[in-house]
Amino acid sequence: MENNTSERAVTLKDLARELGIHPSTVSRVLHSDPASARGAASEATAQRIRDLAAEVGYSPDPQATSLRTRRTRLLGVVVPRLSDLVLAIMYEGIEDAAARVGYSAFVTNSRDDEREQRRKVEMMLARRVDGLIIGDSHLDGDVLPDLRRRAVPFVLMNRRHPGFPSATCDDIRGGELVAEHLWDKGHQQVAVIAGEPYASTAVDRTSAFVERWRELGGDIAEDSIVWSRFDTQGGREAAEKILASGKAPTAVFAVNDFAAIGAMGALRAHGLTVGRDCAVVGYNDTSLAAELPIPLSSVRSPMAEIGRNAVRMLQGVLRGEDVESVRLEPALQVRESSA
Amino acid sequence: MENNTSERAVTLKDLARELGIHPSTVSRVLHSDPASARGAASEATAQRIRDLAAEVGYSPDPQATSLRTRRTRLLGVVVPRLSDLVLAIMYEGIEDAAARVGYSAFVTNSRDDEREQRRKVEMMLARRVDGLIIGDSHLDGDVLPDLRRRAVPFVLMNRRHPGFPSATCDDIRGGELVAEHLWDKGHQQVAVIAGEPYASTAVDRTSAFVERWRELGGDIAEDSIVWSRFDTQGGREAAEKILASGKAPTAVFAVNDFAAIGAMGALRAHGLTVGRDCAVVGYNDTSLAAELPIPLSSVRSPMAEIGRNAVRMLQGVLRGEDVESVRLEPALQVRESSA
DNA sequence: CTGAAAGCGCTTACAG
DNA sequence: CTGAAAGCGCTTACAG
Repeated sequence: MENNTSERAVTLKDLARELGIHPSTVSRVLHSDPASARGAASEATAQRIRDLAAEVGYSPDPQATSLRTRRTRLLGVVVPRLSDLVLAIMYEGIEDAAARVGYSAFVTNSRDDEREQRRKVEMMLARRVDGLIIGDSHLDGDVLPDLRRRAVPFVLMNRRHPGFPSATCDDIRGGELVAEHLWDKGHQQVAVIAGEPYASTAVDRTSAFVERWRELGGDIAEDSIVWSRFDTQGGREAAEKILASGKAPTAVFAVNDFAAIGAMGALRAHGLTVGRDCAVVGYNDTSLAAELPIPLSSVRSPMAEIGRNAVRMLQGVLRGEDVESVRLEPALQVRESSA
Repeated sequence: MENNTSERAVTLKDLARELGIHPSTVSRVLHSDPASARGAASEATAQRIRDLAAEVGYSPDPQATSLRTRRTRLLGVVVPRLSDLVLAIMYEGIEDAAARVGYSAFVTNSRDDEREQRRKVEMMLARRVDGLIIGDSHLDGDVLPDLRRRAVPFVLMNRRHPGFPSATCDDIRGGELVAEHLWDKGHQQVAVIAGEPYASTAVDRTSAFVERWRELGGDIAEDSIVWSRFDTQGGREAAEKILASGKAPTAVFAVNDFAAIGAMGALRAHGLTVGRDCAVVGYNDTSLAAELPIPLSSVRSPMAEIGRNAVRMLQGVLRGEDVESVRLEPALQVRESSA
């Protein structure tokens, strides 16, 4: 298993010379699919080849292989930021699923900036990835149509976009679950920390919440819906805005756990006790939620599974199939913050 | 700027044919360093080449280039997990710095598992990265000596290891800062949530805290030092253990912000108010710390800068230089949790 | 079952 | 200043 990366790596030619056979034979035995490898050499020869390869730690040069086969077995992944736990976990799912099918994942941050998105996509393409997983799509962006026009194989993840295949959580259902829960608890005055308006996650969760809330007979003013950044500071600022507007809500739905934590901070700063004076519900059920001083109710979304789905779908696209979007089911975890 | 990735990409040969010159001339003009590119062609020819390349969106095939030059301009990065915010931010620094010097970063999670670490390192090497940044080194591991023996270019990040160059925060100083702060505040009964004993970050912060505490005249029992996971749940469990031991501490130092948050939860569950009944100090000053309901005191470590330093150091190693470890200065941020 | 050859897209001495 | 050739390490029809 010794791999002498130190100096020149062992090549197919080295193996062939050592065994006194032709490199093409070595290649066939080592790298064909099992079916064609079967007839590629006598069992005796094949065994000698495999033994030597294992002994010297032969590892094929991926650059040479790619140059010849026109495929890199590289998946490009573009996310807003890996420092957003949600994307980091999705990426773990991707890495995992990709490895299982012999691909490597290659990830980059776009900071949700349009220019940076384009730049990073071009960078991935310049590296000749076989396909892309886009985790940062903007509802108002024009990157996607452009990619389709250029016939680049890709799927969306995390955020959806009409007309393109995506692996997401069913954010509509998620928003509804929260509306139903807060309605059942008897709340009347609710507010939403809505996230970024360019992200389908934010828009779907928010609009589904509002729609369901009104269906149930509830009332919610437009100025109780505050768009915000997804992070803690964004949640705090949004909550401050809500509290400053006069009528204090009895419940706040933040479309992201980190924004919810920021909201909890703002509420406390105003002398309100979360759970008693004001309910708070977050989204994603990140590992933090259950462990907070006041445990946070949150909508669980299967993040790693969403990443795995994206890989599966992209495989389909690479095989030329028509793939359908997959929306995974969310589930509400009720905890002290809204019990 | 149109990049027709859709079908066969434009090659050097295509450009040469179009211009009626030899591919080698095109190559020299487009890809040599400025110095040798100067004498590579007449200014007129060079300009025609550059114009056409820009017009058709020529982008050199990195696989072909790598095969020829024996360099991929790829940096492999191994981290315990990107879902640890600390590593995610360091990675942002890496990506940034790498792009600036024409490299791409390639990251993978090892989950702090020795077998997985080896597997991931081998995967990176099989992809022929030019060098490695190791963010998950274990004090008791044997991966590093093996890499050195094989002459693989690498540097450590986040965690140090005697005898290998690393880019870290000065965790010794960080631990001391916390000891001095809590001593100044008049605390007598302190406990440490120490993190994983295989990580230098945990060991350095903890031992420096304890040492400085004793220097100042303080007393701390061995069973007030509890090793733990770095995450919120680990912090909660460790705090429970500390509280169960009888003598309630008046201050807790957790070597990680997430562990600190878990500890805050446990304290609250025991009816203690953080900041009033028991001080808590974390480490890294992640963006969450200042925004928590009870803002958390924390030692700020320059995470992105650590990542950038790792890239800079690895560049040095790749140039064959002897590089020195870099320890960046931490700074304590005092907030309500220990004010 | 195995060999020989061509070629993927580059770069880089070597000529002239 | 420019061209022609060789070769990086593979794979894959084509023969036999």
